[in-house]
Amino acid sequence: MNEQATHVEDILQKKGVKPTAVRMNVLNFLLDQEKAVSLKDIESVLSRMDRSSIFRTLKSFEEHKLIHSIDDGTGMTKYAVCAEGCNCELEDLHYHFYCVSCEKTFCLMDHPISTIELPKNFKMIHVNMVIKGLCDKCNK
Amino acid sequence: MNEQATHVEDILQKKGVKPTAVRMNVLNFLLDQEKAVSLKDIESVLSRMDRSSIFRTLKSFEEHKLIHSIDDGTGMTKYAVCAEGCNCELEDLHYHFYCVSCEKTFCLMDHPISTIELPKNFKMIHVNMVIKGLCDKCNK
DNA sequence: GTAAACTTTGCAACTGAGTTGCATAGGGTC
DNA sequence: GACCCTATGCAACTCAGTTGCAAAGTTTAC
Repeated sequence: MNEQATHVEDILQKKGVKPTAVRMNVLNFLLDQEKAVSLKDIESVLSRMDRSSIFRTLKSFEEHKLIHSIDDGTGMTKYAVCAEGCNCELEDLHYHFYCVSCEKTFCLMDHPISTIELPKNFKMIHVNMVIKGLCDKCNK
Repeated sequence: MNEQATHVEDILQKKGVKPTAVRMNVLNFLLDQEKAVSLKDIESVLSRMDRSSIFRTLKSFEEHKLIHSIDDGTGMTKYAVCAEGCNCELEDLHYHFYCVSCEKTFCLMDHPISTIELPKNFKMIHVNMVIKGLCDKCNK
């Protein structure tokens, strides 16, 4: 087993997910990405694996707070690995950026969500913040 | 023709949409709402009208900036009438609030989106900002 | 006023993401 | 090795959204 494999195995163990072949492959792929990916993206790369297995893997990862999902308005849920120490609590939430040109979805980790004023007695539990536009590479 | 009917007809005319029966009914219904509604919501109330006609009506309203759509993460696009003078430009964008208890989606018109700092050379074109939580009526 | 041209509507069928049921395969335990 | 539980693969289904097409309605041209 190579180093990367050991690494994903460790991560899964730590998060309380049994490290199976499918799970290690999916996590490995997710860790390689610099953008958020869809089930379809994963499916097309890990083509020997079944869609529903990948689907259930993603659901399980999400429950165990290994990844978070983003509804970027494309009709396909995107997934991205959570940052180190993330608990998917309010303070871990961040903006996502969808580039309408290259169609990539990014986590804007360095730009925390400013306090949002809510009407009286409204309580925030979660947010889905997506900014659409042009990324640095496409904004020419 | 009653006063309300004349009113919606005027609005449609002003926005460059030919006022047909379906369109007037849909707009009438939308104006009555204090929350954003889905195609299904409209369909179930205006049941004598066809789903695809309502669908095309909503698309047309959106193109003509009469309404805006919200992806609140429920899997059903919601629609709400734009405020007076709205051009659906960046300065018209606002947060939306989805109550996980009563499942209503609101426009938070009085709480404008604060300037969002983006990474260098990223350009914002549009946003879909949804806050999930409990509304004042459900937060007991 | 009527015919032609265009638009809107209703119906049915399709698409595609997500989801579920079920049987088989895999891994661990006794 | 028998048993049990979980994970996986396959197929089928759900459901929102969307499209093609023909009929109905409206506008325009003559």
